[in-house]
Amino acid sequence: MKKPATAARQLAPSLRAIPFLKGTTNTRTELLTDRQREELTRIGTRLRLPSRMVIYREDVPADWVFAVVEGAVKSYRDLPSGKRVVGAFLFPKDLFGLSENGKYVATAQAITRVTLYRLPIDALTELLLHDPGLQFQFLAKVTHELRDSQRRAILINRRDAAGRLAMFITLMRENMPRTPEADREVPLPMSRSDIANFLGLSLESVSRASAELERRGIVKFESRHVARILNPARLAKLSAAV
Amino acid sequence: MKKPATAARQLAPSLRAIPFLKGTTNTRTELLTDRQREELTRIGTRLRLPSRMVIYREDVPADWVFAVVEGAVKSYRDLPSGKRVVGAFLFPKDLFGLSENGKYVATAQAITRVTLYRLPIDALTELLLHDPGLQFQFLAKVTHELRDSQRRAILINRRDAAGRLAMFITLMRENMPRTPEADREVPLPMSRSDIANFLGLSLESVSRASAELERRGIVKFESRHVARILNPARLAKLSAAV
DNA sequence: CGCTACTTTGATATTTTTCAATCTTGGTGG
DNA sequence: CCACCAAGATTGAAAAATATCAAAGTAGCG
Repeated sequence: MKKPATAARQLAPSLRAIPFLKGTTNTRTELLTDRQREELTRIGTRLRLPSRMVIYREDVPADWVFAVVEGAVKSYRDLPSGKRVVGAFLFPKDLFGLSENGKYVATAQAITRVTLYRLPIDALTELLLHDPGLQFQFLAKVTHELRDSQRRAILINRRDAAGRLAMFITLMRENMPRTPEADREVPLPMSRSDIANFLGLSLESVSRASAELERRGIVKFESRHVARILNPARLAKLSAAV
Repeated sequence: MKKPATAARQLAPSLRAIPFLKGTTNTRTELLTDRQREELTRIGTRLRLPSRMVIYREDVPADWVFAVVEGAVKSYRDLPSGKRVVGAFLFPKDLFGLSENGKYVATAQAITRVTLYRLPIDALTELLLHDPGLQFQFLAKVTHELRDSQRRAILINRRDAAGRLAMFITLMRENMPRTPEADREVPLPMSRSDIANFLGLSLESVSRASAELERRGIVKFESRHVARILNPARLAKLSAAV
């Protein structure tokens, strides 16, 4: 079996997480081997979707699981009151679309233009049952997301808006592939409103928290979708779980 | 192979969750076959621990995964400020102790006297890699917990204390094995303080919310650890994600 | 270049937190 | 068996923070 070319490999689905077992680093690492990525490529379809496209809606039959290759996705639920709760933002190497009782539990929508891998749930199930090593990596990935979700619960427990936003920026920086030259630039592809719905704050509070972070010289919002970290130490201190 | 006696079966580890795939019911079901439960019994040790016993601490090497057989456990993190965030309450057929980088990410403590199954992580890994069907059920369980965790995020997003508490009671009722005769009695083995740390409220707010629920004739707290639902319809309405 | 969606800013109202004191309850020992 | 003790729970009043309502300001896109 030939090793896929670099270009092809970048377009194949992949998963990234902090593994269960002790490793040398504390960072997220690629979980899949080239072989496993090829297997997934075989059963899946690559899609390119424009910004704002709804990928699936809550409560519809869940026939596919998705892996993000490029771009950003949000997963949310609209409540009867009209409020929207953003449950997660998904970035490259994230998995989404896990179902409950055969139905999606949230709506997924593209924030930017995205490239996805769409995996039919039946074929994926089959594949996982025949490749325990691959399944183990899926287990690691879902476990990682569970911990992330619990971390977010801690985040939301804070009642100071500026602290929550600081924590959010820190989270986003960790999620993004870290490019050395842009180490202090954190892309925030989502809207302020999305951030508010994720943090459990009002849109206005997020705006005021942004102003406060700038006033204190911690972060500068270079544009709506790019935050530059001016003072990493103070950001870390403010982000630290209080 | 002989089928284990009923008594023995009740003491074996088991997992319960809402499966991925479409089923007839929307309720949690036993995921493991008797055969799989026997396999787990073989590698694990059953433990009985008294109330308040710390099962493991945050940041220590994670050598075991635990399954609750009987009783209740809380998982929490203590923050530098002295605040405590309860990440989850665990009940029979729940799994806990999944690690990150070989370390536990929270502290687990018995709320009541508990019976646990302690599974060595190495032997479990080995077993899962050799039994893809069993691993698939673990994947289902972790996925279920991920969804639960996200549901809780929605819960916490509400800012009305009474609504949060109502939602909490509803959650607890769903988690508990439903006994027909005590359908309206919801055991709350944890302290008010634990509930506050789970809901992201102050202890006092939980107390006031309890008083409000009683005043409105929705719930009666028969003792500190038992809530009786007087008006299920109004509880459901109040619990409904606003 | 102008429209539209998104964001910021201001003033008020609502809610929870905080601080403090009191009350209950379950367990212990005389 | 009762009284006492300590941990947990409740209640009250004041302070702090965010939500809400309203209006004005920006920026990106066609």
